[in-house]
Amino acid sequence: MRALRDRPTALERWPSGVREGMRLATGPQDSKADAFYQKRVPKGAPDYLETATVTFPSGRTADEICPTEIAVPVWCAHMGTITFHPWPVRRSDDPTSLDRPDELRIDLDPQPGTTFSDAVRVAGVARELLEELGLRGYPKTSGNRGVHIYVRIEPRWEFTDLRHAAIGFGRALEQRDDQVTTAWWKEERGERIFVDYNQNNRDRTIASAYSLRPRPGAPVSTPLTWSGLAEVTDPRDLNLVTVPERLASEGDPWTTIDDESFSLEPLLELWETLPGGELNFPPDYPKMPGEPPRVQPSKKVAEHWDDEGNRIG
DNA sequence: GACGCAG
DNA sequence: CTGCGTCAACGCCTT
DNA sequence: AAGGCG
Repeated sequence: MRALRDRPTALERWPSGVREGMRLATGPQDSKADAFYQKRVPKGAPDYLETATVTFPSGRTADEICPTEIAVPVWCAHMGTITFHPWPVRRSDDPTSLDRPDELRIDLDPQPGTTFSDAVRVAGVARELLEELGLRGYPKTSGNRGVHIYVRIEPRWEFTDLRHAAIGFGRALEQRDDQVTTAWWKEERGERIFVDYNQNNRDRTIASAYSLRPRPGAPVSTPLTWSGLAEVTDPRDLNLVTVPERLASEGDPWTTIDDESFSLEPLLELWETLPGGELNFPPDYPKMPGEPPRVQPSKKVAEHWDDEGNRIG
């Protein structure tokens, strides 16, 4: 509930279990898959289940599950839910709350040739940078090889601002540590840790804290203290069995995440200051009515821009 | 996993 | 009542 | 319509 309460949440359902060779649907019409994302509330939902109507970048809407009590995720589990995907917003009396994120999510994704340990080291650098900016971040394992850092923010900014903040932070981190990349195109990333700032777009979610992942051994996206993170050698050791034991015996390191919330301004300042950020792809969306067509720096064109965003040739 | 429909 | 088919995500962009 | 990105 610490991760899901009042948050519009999509489900990742594996109703026939998780076994070798099973596949997650790549799209809504992928009939041969064994698992699928579910955004809209399914028929037959219990009456205690609350929902929130979220708006996608296209302007379409969907009624999503919005857990308010533990029975809701339990029911989802009965439906074969393995992983929960909450939005970075919380339903409240404020009618704008679904458009005002309360959570900045820093997604550190090890690229081929790098490891979880590399991500942990970069996470430490990210922590230092956050501290210098007056922000407190809470780390967790992704459940795979990555690390996620969450920053609780005041719900005063739009998704576009959230994304800009993430780009600003990513570029600052990239500038500070040459094992970090924010390159959108895979072939430009190198053997580095990819800061996936696009996870802060509207309609983009990350596997929640405490969620199982559909992988051998049932690894868990595990909340940790910073010192706890540094001691993890293999994130697969944090699993269905060990994590509940840890949380029971040592307590939950995320209990204080709601005690304070921060301004996005320091990060927006980075976005405005650091060059090249506005050239990153994809651009902000949704495209507003009347907005001129977008010019993507195509892969070919993109190679003509250097790290500072200056045109080459 | 659950629903709707044909049998 | 049983069996079977069907359904269960989103979207931006370029080629 | 398919491919690239998550």
